[in-house]
This record gives sequence, C-alpha cells and structure tokens, in this order.
Amino acid sequence: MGVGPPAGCEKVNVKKGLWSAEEDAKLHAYVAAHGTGNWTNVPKKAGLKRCGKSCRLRWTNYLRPNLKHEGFTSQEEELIVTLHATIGSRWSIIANQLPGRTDNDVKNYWNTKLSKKLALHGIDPVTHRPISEVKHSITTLHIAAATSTSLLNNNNNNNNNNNNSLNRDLKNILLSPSSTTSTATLPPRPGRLSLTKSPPKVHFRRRRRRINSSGPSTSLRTLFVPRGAR
DNA sequence: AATAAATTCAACCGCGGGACG
DNA sequence: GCGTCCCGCGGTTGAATTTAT
Repeated sequence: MGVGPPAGCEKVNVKKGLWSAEEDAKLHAYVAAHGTGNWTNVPKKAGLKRCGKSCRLRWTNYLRPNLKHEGFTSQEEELIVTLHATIGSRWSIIANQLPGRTDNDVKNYWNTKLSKKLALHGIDPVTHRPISEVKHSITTLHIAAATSTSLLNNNNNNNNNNNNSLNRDLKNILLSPSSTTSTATLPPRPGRLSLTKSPPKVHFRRRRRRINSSGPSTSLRTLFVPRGAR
C-alpha cells in the first residue's frame, strides 16, 4: 500500500498542474455521458493526459454541479468555527454540513482566513480557547519540562540502558520548540474529541459502501460509523 | 514603475482503509 | 487471510495574484 504512484499516474507524459478550459470541457462531457466511477479509466476514455486521481479531484472540487464558487457567508463561517471546535480538522465532515462546499474549500478558507481571524480576536485556532489561557498552560508545561529534565538527568547518571532512549524521547517532546507554539502535548479539553490537529479516529471510522444508483454507474457512499461497528 | 513580500487556492502527495478476487 | 485496486482524506506545495515598499 502507498508504494509508488497510483495506477495511471506512473506515466512520464501525464500532465500536472492547472487545468485548461479544454480539459475541463472534456471531463465534463465524459461525466455527463458516463457518470462517475472507476476514475482510473476516465482519462483514457475522456481523452485526457491526466491521471484518474487528478480527474476525480478536478471534478469533485471544481466541476461538480451545485458547487458554490462565491465567498463564504458569515453563517457558514460560524458553522465552520463551531464544527472545528467540536471535531477538529475533519474537513470532509464539516464540508458535508455546508451545501455546495468541498472539503478543500473549507480547509483552504480555514487555513487562509478563519484561523487568522480567530487569532486576531485572541482565540487560539487550534484549541478555540483564549490565547492568554493557552499561554498560561504553556508556561506551566515549561516548568514541568524543566522539572522532568532535572529528574531525568539525575536518574540517568551512569546509567546507559534502554531507558535512556525512552527518556530522551520524553525530553524531546517536553522541550521541543513546537511545544511552545502548539498545544499538541496539552491534555484534552473536556467535551472535545481532541486538541491535536487530527483528533484521534476512535469515535468514527470511514466506511465506503458500493451503492447501485439509477445513473449510468455505481458509486461509493462514505459513511461514518462508530469504531467497532460493522 | 519595479520588485519584494504576502496571500490565495487549485492541485498534488502520501497514506489509510474498504472492496473484491 | 492475502494481495491488489481504487477511493477519499488531511496535509502540503507552489504558481498566480495581490499588496506593500
């Protein structure tokens, strides 16, 4: 898995980069005639020098009908912030709540606008807590790190066993520069799934179900089901 | 007007995981 | 159970565009 390029993407003459209007028209015409499904074969059948993955992305993020291409409304903004505070960067789930928006749209909008907007208002965009509160947590963490370092140094004197690497890793986590700018090592906030960039996927897992549609092809539906459920 | 810096966003990448033979 | 195919996701990149100097 994940070894080498996806099928159809290994050719040297496969085009990359921005799509031309002509390519868009070809893809649009193909999907209109045959529907979506098995993207691997789409480039060949549609007469495109692209890999299937690129075609799928172009379709889902840009050409698909009913997509909104105008700016986000304040209501949409509010919903994104609320959902991000609850479930973190699960862009596809957030986008599902916003008709006409793609996960890529939402992700880009968050990264370029909303996170900065929140920071401007003194809200940490990762934790959604006031930045002053987060800074206090970081200071506390630094004190804890210093204490840990001191303890580790004492315990490791004349001791060259396997625990050294374990302690070194612990030190690295506690003392890493990222811990001063990120809350990844802070304890989870009650009522939230996680504080990390990608909340742990213990609550949901993606399941795809092949469904028979009335259209010219079958397609897959993504479902989110609790872990352990079949 | 020139150009450097910042911003935007479409597209790419790598990976996880379901379907299926 | 295993291997392969394929799709979808989140993170990242970089070209195009805009803004600042």
